[in-house]
Amino acid sequence: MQPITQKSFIKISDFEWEIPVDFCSDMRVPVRVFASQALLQDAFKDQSIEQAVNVSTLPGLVEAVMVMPDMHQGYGFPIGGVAGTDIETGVISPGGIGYDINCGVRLLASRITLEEATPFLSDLASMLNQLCPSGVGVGSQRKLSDADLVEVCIRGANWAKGDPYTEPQDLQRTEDQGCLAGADPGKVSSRAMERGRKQLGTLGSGNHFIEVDLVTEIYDEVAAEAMGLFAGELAVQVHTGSRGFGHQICTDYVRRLQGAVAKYGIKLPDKQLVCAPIASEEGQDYLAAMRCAANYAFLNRQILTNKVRQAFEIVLAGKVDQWHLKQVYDIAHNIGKFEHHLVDGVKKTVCVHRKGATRAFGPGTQGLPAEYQEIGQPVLVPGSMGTSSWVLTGTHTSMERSFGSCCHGAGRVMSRSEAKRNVWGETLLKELEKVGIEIRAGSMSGLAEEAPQAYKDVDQVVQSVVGAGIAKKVAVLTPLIVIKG
DNA sequence: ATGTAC
Repeated sequence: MQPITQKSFIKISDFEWEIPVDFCSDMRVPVRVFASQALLQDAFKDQSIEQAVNVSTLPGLVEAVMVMPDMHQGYGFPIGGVAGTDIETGVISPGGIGYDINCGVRLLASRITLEEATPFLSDLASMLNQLCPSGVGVGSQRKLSDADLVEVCIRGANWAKGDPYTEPQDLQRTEDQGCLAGADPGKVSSRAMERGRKQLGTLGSGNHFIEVDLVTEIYDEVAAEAMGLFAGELAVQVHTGSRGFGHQICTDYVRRLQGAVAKYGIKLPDKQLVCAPIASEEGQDYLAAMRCAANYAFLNRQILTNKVRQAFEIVLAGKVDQWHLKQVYDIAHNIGKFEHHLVDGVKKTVCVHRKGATRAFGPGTQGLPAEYQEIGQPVLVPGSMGTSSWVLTGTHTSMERSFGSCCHGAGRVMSRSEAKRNVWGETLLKELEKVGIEIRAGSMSGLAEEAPQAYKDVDQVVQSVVGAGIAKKVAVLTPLIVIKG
C-alpha cells in the first residue's frame, strides 16, 4: 500500500474526510473519517488509518468503513472503527469487536446537589471502593455455578431482576434491554466459563472506572430534562465490560477463525483481521458466543449499578433527601449487531461491527425507549481520568453517515507502556487530589497508564462529531469521585 | 481490555 497522507483524502466537510475506493486495488468501500483537520493529523502518528484501509478490503462490506475522531491503533481494526457487512456475502471479525466484548458505559442521574453531597464525598468514595471489587484478575465474592453462568449468558441483565436494587427502568433504558437474543452458551469454551464464573460484578482495570460526576453544563435543556440531568446535581458513570469471560471468548475465536480464513479462501492484508463468513458455521458460533459475553457485560454493569446504589444508601440515606439513582442509559461500545440501515436508499440488514464506537441512533429510531424517541439515543462519551465527560444524542445524520454510530471516549495518543514511562502514578494521584477529586486507585502503574496526558482532548473529539453532525451536545459531567482498578 | 506470556 502507498503511504497515507493528508493528500490521500477527499474533504467532504470540515469534519468528514474520505479515502476513495480506488486508493488501492483491494479496497471494496471507501474509508470515511470523522475528525477535525487537527485530529486527522494526529491519526497519522499510529497505524489507525492504515488499519481502516485494511478493513475496507474485507468481503461483503457495505457503504464505507467509518472511523471516529477518538481513533487509535487496535488489534487488526482501529479502535474507533465501524464496519457494516452484508449478512449474506459478508464476514464477522472478532477484531472488529474487540477483546473486551460489550465494554460499555452506564449513566445514572440523581437529584443530589453538590452542596448536599460535599460533606460525604470521601465516605462515598471509600464505600464505592469497598463494595465494587476492582483490579486485574480480581474476582467476586459470589461464585457462580456453571448452570448459573449458562443462565446469565441467555438472560443478560434480566438475571438481576430479583435484586432489590434493580429497577424496571434500568432494563428499559439499556441498549437492547440488556439482553441480546441468539446467545448460545454451548459455543463458549470451558476455560471461558471457568474465568467467567468468578468475575461477575467486578470492575476490572485499565480504563474501567466508576465515577461520581457533577453536571456542570447543559447544552440541550429538553434532552437533559428527558434524561433527568440538571446542572449542579450529581450523576454516576459505570464503565466496564465482560472481564476475563469476553477476553477468553475472543481469544478462543481468533484462534478458531484462523482456520475459517483458510477454509473459505479469504485473502487478508493483515492476519489480525481474522474473520469468517457470517453465514458459515464458524461465524455463527462466534456470534452465539459473543452474545453470551455481551449479556454477561450488560449484567456486570447492572450488578455494579446496584452496588453503587447500595453505597449511596449506606452513606447518604437519612442525610440527603433524594439520594436515589435513576438510570439514564447503558450503551455498548465493543459489539457486533444486526441492524436495519438505509444503503443507497434501500433498507438493508447489516452486521455492524462497532469497536470503540457507540451506537448513536437518531430520533424516531425503532428500539429506543418512548421518552427518547424525540430527542434520540443518549450517547455516553467518558473523558480520560480526571477530565470532563459528555452526554450527547444521536441524530438523523448519524443514521445516514455512520450506521447510527459515534465516538466512545477521548482516545489514546500514548500506548500504555509509553504512558508508564512518562508518568509517575503517585504524582498523578497527588495532582488529581489537588484539584479536589476523591480518587481510589488499586495500582499506581495502572493509574499512570490512564493519565490524561496519554489521551486526546475529549472536547476536541466531541467538537468533531458534533461538527460532522453525527451527534448533538446535551450535557457536560465533571468528576468528583473516581474509582479505578 | 487481559490470570498484561501457556
